[in-house]
Amino acid sequence: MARTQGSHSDITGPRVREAALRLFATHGYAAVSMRQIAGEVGVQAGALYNYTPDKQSLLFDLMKGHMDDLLAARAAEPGPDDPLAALEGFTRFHIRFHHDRPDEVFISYMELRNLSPENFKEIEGLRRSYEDQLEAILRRGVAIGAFDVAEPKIAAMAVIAMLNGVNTWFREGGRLSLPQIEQLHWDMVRKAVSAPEPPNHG
Amino acid sequence: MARTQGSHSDITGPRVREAALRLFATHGYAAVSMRQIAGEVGVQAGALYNYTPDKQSLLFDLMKGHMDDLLAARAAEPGPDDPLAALEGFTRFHIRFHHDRPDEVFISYMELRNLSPENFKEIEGLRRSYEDQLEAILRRGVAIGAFDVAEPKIAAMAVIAMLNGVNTWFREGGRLSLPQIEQLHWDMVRKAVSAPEPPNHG
DNA sequence: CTTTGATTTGAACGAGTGTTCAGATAACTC
DNA sequence: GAGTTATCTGAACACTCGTTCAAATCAAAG
Repeated sequence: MARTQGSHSDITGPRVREAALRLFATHGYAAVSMRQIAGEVGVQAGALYNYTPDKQSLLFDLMKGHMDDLLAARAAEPGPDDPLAALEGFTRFHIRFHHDRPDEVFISYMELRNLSPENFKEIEGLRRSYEDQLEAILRRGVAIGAFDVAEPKIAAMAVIAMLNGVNTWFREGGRLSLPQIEQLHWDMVRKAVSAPEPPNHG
Repeated sequence: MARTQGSHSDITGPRVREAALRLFATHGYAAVSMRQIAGEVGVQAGALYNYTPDKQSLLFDLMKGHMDDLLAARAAEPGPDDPLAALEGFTRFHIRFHHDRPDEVFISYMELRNLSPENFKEIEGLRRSYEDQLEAILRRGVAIGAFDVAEPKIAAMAVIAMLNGVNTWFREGGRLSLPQIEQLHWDMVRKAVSAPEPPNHG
């Protein structure tokens, strides 16, 4: 058995995924050909099929990997008992994590319709379980009176939508830094879900 | 000059745009062929070129039409002096308008990268001018002390992102109606940008 | 050096791409 | 009816598509 160590596949495999990620994010899954990906890596199109059974799997693996990374990174975060602290942790984590991998985030949202039905179901399940974590935080906050949220599910979707927005327009090197953006968004999220301060009647 | 009234182009033209809109929204611009569009309309592919110079223009015209509709509908809305009332008007208008045309909204966001540079610049300009209207409302509110917003531009982007989120998950016939969604989002937007009630010190 | 087998090439497959255009069709005016 | 012309067909053009596979290549093992 030759070529078990130092095999080219250790190098080519990741490069195929990197090229596919970058090209899919830039031009879209349907607009990118296997020959383009191969050209980026420096091989012929046929060689790609040592690393993926087909183009669809290439897309799915990228999205699946991203969702797994997201859930693993989230699980590694501290989960404070206090709902307000937990919500702050979620908000800051979400902005930072997504900012660090714009291409993965982009294709995981934009290319959902190019997944086969089974693949779509799997990715949607992972996404749902992430959203559920935020919803659970909101429900705990409502239970102890820290939050004033009539519909925790809708509020969770609204908060995630707001935070996802950062990725669509924020670019490093502008007037505001990411920590500043993070703080501004945390201010808005906190206010949006918080119970009004009990008025001080002398 | 024959065929000036009752011409087929009065029928086929709109049908081409409708088919293109629906197919682009469902499968994506790059994944839809001119032959698919033609098949939907019931003509051969060549006939489409009586109604559009090329595929790119078909996409651009749909997006341009959508942005023009958006700005015209917005301009037709009342613009109250009171920033809080103006913000409520903007919020409710945005949710309703976008809910009524999910396909147009979807392609106007998803297919930006398939526009030629000049076309992209034009659409972006229109989008910017819409966002600027919200930012202006926020600035007026800050000026009179009705809002507590450190960065009106960032807050405007955050609010629009939150409201856009509705289109990605809301479906008629669920547990909550659109007016309820509208109300819940207005509650969150109002709280997110509002100055805290001045505490009542006896 | 020879053997081994992982890796890659390069050509081929059948199908589909956007676009053009001469010619057929059919709805209108006179 | 004849004449006009907007509209549409159907074929063609020159490519590109995802995928397959026999043959070539080449690094490591013996």
